[in-house]
Amino acid sequence: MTTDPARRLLPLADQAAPERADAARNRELLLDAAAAMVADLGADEVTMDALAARAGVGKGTVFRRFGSRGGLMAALLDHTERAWQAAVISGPPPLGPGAPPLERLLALGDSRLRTTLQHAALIRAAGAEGARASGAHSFAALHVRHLLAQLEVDGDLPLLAVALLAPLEVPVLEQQVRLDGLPVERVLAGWADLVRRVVGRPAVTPPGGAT
Amino acid sequence: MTTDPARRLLPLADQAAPERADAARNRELLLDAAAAMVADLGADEVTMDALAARAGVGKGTVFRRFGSRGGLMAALLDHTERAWQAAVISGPPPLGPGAPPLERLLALGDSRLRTTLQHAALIRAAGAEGARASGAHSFAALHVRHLLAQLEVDGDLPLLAVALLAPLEVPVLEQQVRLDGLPVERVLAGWADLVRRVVGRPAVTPPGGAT
DNA sequence: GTCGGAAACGGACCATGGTCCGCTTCTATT
DNA sequence: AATAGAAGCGGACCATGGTCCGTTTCCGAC
Repeated sequence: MTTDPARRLLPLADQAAPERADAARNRELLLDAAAAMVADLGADEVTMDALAARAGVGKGTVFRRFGSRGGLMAALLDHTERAWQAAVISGPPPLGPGAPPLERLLALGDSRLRTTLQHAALIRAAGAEGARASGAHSFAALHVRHLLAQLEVDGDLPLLAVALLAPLEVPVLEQQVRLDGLPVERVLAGWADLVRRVVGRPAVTPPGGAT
Repeated sequence: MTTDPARRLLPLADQAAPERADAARNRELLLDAAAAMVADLGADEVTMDALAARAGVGKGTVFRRFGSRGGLMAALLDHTERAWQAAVISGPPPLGPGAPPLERLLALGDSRLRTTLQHAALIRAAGAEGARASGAHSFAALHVRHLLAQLEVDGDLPLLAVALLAPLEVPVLEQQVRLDGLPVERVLAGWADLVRRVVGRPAVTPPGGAT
């Protein structure tokens, strides 16, 4: 293939867009169908065969696109996750920038807890390919770490961030809320308490003058 | 042999022991075979068919005994878990009774972290039927809660206990140690730091070190 | 010992996730 | 427009977890 050098440079700048038209169309088809089926039946009831049939493609195509069932679920989660990240990065306070760090951190926990619980079935179905594999979890950890730094917490921040996020993972939350029947509010209050202990500000907000 | 009425009452008091001889034998057979196969091939490579064949029983028997693959793995974990519980309840300090609460708590974390990592594959394979379903997880939580009480920590102790245990769960640990390549010692130190913050007894932080 | 019923057994059978490979469709090039 | 080669497609095929049910085995009662 004798190719114009310019053509070869473009992809370097443009990067990672080589997807054929039919492939893109099928992805849309599959994603839409999958979302609909999840909404209808719940994530657990969605089989790859049924999805392929409903989207009008072959089963092989489904796996080609998403690699595995987990990958498909992760892809579905992707929308939600992006939205969440956007809310954290540039949404309104207190989740977004503008509020004091501790408030942001508490808002982050609240938001994370609720969305996690909301999409628990999907997240569980996504398994390893899910939040952890994608940037999802690491983004949250990074952000918590950032907030901890702003709060002038010292110690091993990456670990501390993960430790704060760990009780907000699906298995823990489902155990507490669905099995033990604890009210969400209580779990959330418990988490806020944990955060305050870690941050070292037992009570209310510090006197004005921070940052 | 004889029609002693007491025999009929016994099960009520004795409770939950009616297992036929062949059933018991097959359970042993299966458990042994499973342990051997896990040791040989790793938990992920053990299929229910192969296990049944190796134990010389029918596949149906395997499922009758253990309910599911996860149940089988949980059964294998059971030994380890019992041993751990025994060590906590009546083993030597600092894990067992005799040491001051904070030391016990730190020892518990250490021990838990290492055993969890050691049996990670099995635990993962056990899934929902695993630690969480059996008394395993709840025992640990209960004990942590107990230690926190001894330390006169106040707050929502059940939640705090779970929050402390959460970063020691398999997915978190595997991410940190296996994927991120953090040394176990560091993770452990991070956990100890977390504990001290929660307990409210700040570490003897070396001024030039992590501070 | 033998009998009756309950419990356990075993393996054929099913459902579903995942792979494979020959065929089709797209797209860059001329 | 024609073409060649890559990318994608589809569905038969495989592996494995899990179920079902007719048959066998155990055990307490006579």
